[in-house]
Amino acid sequence: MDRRIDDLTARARIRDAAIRLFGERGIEGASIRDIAAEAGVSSGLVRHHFGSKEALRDACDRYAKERMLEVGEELTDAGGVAALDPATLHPRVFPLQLYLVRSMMDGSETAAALFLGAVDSIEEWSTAYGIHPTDRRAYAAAMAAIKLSVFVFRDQVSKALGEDITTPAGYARIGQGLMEVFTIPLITEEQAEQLRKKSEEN
Amino acid sequence: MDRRIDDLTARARIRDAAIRLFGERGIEGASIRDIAAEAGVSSGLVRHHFGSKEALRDACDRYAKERMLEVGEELTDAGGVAALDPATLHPRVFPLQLYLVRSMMDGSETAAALFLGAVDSIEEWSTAYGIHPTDRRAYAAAMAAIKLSVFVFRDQVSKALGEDITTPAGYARIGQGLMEVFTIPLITEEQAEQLRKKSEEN
DNA sequence: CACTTGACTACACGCTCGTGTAGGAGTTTG
DNA sequence: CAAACTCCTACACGAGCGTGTAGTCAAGTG
Repeated sequence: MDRRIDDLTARARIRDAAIRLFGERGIEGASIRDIAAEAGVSSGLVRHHFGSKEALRDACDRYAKERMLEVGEELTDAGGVAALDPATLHPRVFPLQLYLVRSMMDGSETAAALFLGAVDSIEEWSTAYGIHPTDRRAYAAAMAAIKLSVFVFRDQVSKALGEDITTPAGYARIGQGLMEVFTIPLITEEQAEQLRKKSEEN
Repeated sequence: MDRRIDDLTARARIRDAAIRLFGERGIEGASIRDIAAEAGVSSGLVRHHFGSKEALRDACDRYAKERMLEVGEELTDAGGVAALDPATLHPRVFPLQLYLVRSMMDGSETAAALFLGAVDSIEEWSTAYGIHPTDRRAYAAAMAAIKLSVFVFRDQVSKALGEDITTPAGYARIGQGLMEVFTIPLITEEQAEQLRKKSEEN
């Protein structure tokens, strides 16, 4: 899109640096001065282009959302269950996911809307797929949270695996672990029913 | 333990206030002055009792870890799969979980050790339970991350459910949603095998 | 009584933050 | 040519932060 010969405009570089640093350190943890230094410009230019830190975050939110929805369309075009294959989730979406999760935890409306959208589509998908949970909404919400969990705990998961999950190989590995959580039934329907009844007693 | 007639010592009140505010707003988001105000003391007293913000966090880490391990023993004593029942996870551990997750994301060694311990015990448990994932370590790491995910996204999940999951009722609901993720096999073993092969091609 | 000790407060420090302002350099436009 | 506009930098301001210091007050101890 905006890609020039081999470099980006200063505005795009600031936005990319912001997404990277916000995603790594959190919104509070990354200062405008840090972002400016990362992008190789003065801190005043950040303000010139985006007005304020909050406005910069909004711009990052919109950009990340746009890109993620693009990828989402690519994946649904590629067809159904294959979307769960970690190898098809290109490493290029990792910084975006990381940023959106951080922004969401920081109270972003845009990111929260993305989460709700994900819950909605999981709900619809599970219906079409022929799954019948007791509480479909709760099921969908749990699934949505689960999909993001590895991004939040990437340091801990990487340490547990002895392998950096920000690399394609590591991400594929934890992605497969996630897949098997969805594949292997942990308890039988009868046991689940028992637990359900027991919790209703209280 | 330290419980007096109806109040706590100033030190305990500071520690409880820190766990609450750190958990709600994150470590950076809660200042020593905020914590002091929440505990009803001067900011100097926080320093007097704990020395520094980092030391205060360490004290909170150790305290929360201790309490969580206590609860963990209670649950394993109560027996196996019942530990997954949300109704047995008392609301009193919610603030502790919230705090530990925040502290973990902020790079706490103690909290990270708790995560690794969780992965280890899930790994052992899955072996004893007769589950055979392709990559047991990755499976266990994914499970550990999943268990914590609803704490991270509690605001988003609450919004999606239209129900506050910090309440026992709401927590039971999302807990059941999580349980059904573990119960309903999403894809067959054959499909999983196909995906596995496809990702190995790249 | 004099002295010490621990809980506690008030206040000031240096730092970093987001933000505001003034202005320079290069291009476009009348 | 000059005015205007955009991109960009340098620098200062006030606020909030963690931290340091000095001192008050009450309880215990010889």
